[in-house]
Amino acid sequence: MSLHLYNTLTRQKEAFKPIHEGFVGIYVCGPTVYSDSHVGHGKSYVSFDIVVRYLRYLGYKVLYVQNITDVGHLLDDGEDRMLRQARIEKLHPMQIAETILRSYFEDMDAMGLVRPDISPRASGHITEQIELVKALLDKGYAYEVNGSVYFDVRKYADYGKLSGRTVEEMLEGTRVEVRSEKKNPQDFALWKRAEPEHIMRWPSPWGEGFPGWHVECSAMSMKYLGEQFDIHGGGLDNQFPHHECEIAQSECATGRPFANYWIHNNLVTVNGQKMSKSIGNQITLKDAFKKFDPLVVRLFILQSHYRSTLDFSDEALLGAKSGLEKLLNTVRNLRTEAAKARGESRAAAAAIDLESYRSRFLAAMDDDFNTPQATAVLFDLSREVNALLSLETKFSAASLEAIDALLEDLGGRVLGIVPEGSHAGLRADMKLEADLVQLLVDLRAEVRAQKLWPLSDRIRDGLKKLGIVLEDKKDGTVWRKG
RNA sequence: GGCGCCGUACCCAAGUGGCAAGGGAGAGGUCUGCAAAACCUUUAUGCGGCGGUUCGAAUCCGCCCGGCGCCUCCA
Repeated sequence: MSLHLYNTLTRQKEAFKPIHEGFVGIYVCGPTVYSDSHVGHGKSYVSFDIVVRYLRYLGYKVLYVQNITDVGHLLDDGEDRMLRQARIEKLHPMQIAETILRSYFEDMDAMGLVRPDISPRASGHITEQIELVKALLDKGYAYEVNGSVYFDVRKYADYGKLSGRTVEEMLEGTRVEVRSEKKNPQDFALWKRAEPEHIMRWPSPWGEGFPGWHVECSAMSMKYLGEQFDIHGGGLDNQFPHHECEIAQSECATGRPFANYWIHNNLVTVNGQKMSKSIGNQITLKDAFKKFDPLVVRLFILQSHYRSTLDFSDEALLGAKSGLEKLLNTVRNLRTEAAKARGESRAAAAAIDLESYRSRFLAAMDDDFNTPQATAVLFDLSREVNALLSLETKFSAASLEAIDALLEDLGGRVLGIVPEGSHAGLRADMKLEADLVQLLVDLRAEVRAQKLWPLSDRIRDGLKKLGIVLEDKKDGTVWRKG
């Protein structure tokens, strides 16, 4: 089995074959930075984080580009999204962009996402976008009207190939078009004339203006990944019109295919309904993190497939929370036991068929990144490890470390939910905390030896309130943060 | 109206022709001073409904019911 992924362009799973052997160029539509990220962004970017991580795990050298939209994204009424937010907050649009960008990375970092290799900003690539528009005008795919430039969808026969529609079909469902500058209602803006009050404006061959939303992704993806590249990703809701327009612009400008594989993640719902601006049911990641650890949110997302919708509820998140604890408990106990084993000479090897777990895991991931099945494999392994650890047998350090290495490899490197084993970097204040807890644990051990249960329980209950969980095992008490 | 998706246990969620993964919750048990954790057993003869194809269907086909998405800002 090799990696197969579902390509929206062909509507089927295809074997993945990169343009250049050993190298993958991937572009993912990033956020428009005007307000804090919500859980939907979380699902989307966690999904592509997995794609990137897995490709790297398979040995590909991956160049991961994800744009930052800070201009050109217009609302219904034609006002720029960034400008409107700036007006509401009485700040410069670039202040908003900067603040939200930091907030975005903060949230993504918290969930353990690998950062994109390049995060190009639309406002920083105006020149490239103008060049693209010029090329389209030169080739006759676009036309200028009153300082604005539009793409003429009638000139591009393949328009609609991604989303599976035709221009004729679209005409039927079209609402009343307000702006009459366009030749056809489906034509979309490549460059817009800036009205006098428009702050974000740049000089161009057609006068002062700003780029259309779709142009940035074409210009920036091709700048960093080449005219034709491997994978383009984004949310299902951007399939049309955004990605359709990207394809039209790019392929017409260069005369060659744009992205080979299109990957779209499905959306997050709340009570069965899409989380969206207009419905007003969005849950920001920062709010979610107040209730649940970011890694819980991450596991929750991974426990459903990226092409399925995911219904967000506290009850479901609580399930993921317990699941993560179970998995991390196993890892913790395994490492504790391995550490003990290192000081002793133990002969018994923990007989677990690690290769079978690895191959089951890889088979799941190869099948269009089936993370629900992959995580199920980890839970199966977790159960077998727990069973072994509860036996009287003392296993050798080497065999325990081999299990830990696999868990770290699959659960850590690929899925990003198992922390690295080396806790070498304990901070000074954490060290103090650990020492204090250990002191209490030792005192309690003496109290327990004297069977002073009420006092013993007071210590345990008191620590519990402070978020420290004590577990009395056969050979001593262990503690962890709950 | 056009195009498309989904409906699997109490909750979340895999599975697209061959005995229904996994997580959570529940029940019983083992261990334990108690608790926690863990382990074992258990929880859908059943996959929205009705037909059809097939030796065999959650999986393929048809119809019906219910929910949702895109066509307009959205990840």
